[in-house]
Amino acid sequence: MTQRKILDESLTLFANHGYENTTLANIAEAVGIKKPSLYNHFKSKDAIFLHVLEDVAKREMDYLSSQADLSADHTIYERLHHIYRSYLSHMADSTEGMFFKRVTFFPPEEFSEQIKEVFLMVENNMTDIIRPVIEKGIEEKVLRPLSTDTLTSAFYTLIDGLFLEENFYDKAVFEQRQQASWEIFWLGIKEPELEE
Amino acid sequence: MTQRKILDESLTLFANHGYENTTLANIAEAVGIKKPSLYNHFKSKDAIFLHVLEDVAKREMDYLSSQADLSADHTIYERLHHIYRSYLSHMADSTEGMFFKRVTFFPPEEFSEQIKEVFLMVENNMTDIIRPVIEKGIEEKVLRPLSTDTLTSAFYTLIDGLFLEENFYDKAVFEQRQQASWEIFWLGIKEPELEE
DNA sequence: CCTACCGATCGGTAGG
DNA sequence: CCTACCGATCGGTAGG
Repeated sequence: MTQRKILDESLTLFANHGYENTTLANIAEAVGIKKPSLYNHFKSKDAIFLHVLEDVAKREMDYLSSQADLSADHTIYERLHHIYRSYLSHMADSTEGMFFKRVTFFPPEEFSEQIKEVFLMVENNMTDIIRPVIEKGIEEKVLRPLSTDTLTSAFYTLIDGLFLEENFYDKAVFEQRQQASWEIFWLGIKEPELEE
Repeated sequence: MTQRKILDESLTLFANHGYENTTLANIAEAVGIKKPSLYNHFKSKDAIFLHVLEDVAKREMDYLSSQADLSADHTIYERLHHIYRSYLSHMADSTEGMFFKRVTFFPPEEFSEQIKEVFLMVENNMTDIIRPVIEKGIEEKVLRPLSTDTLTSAFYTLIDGLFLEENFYDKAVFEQRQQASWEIFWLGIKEPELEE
């Protein structure tokens, strides 16, 4: 179906070059049709973007949820670490992740409201996943008795920092930075008397 | 001097709207001249951008250095915290900070090399500032005996995370997140036996 | 799904 | 520093 292909190719182009640097001619060429034919499927460039955005939001949340379920019967450390790792590798390697990073960090101005909404939706989805893990960790005295808000906030800052850094460093440096950051984070949240 | 005004107005426009969304007509209007008159001062739009980039790099590094000197006779905690706070408030409030964030995160493709260079230069500058503080902290047994690389990496991830988040949250939420992240970071790096 | 075309706007130039 | 203008390209439309 051509409509599907338009959305897929647009996602790739928006992810790699941004909305403003992607022209309808670029999209048409990637799809293998002429520019005016795009208007048989979408009424404007804006409409294509908003469809892509909606698709990505849905897929991001499905992905996060599926990853959370995977580690349900492991230790607190393993569960948090798994969420952390899978989120990062997703953001680093997938086209959806690149698109999401690009539009959330510096959104095309005309869409900034919708994009903010999507960002907060994905974040709430993430909170629903990690909050029970953190609460269980405090209850079992694996984590320090800090407020859940403090712990989730610090977790977000951790992944947001790496989410950004993934753009600047080669794989080796990024991997090193990612391990170091996790190590300090874990030392900061775990109950200090705890043996590992 | 008109040249100075062109650079200042361009910085503001690039910071707020990005390179691709700023036209020479926008710049000329902000300066109060007509578009072709810009060519008496710069030979192209690219040249204006590169001059702005160079200016910002210089000012960023001067700013960081001046902040580091300020807290030389304080405790390790105070020194690290001061660097952390002043860097963040600078990034959040200044036009230079916004420009720096925009171009480093998703650089205009034709300048990605020069921008990466500038980013790494500023980062090296930051490393020169925090490394001696961290080394002294380990030596004095205020910080855990981890490798300096691990500690600086985690510090960067912390500030990069907040650097990104500053875009999404209102002042109050950001302030809360920033305090929570610092708290966990400090718990992660400080020598656990230490009384505060 | 195409060819042909639109008005607007882009960075940049000629010439004074 | 300006007016007048350039070729190229943008998103989008007419008409089949």
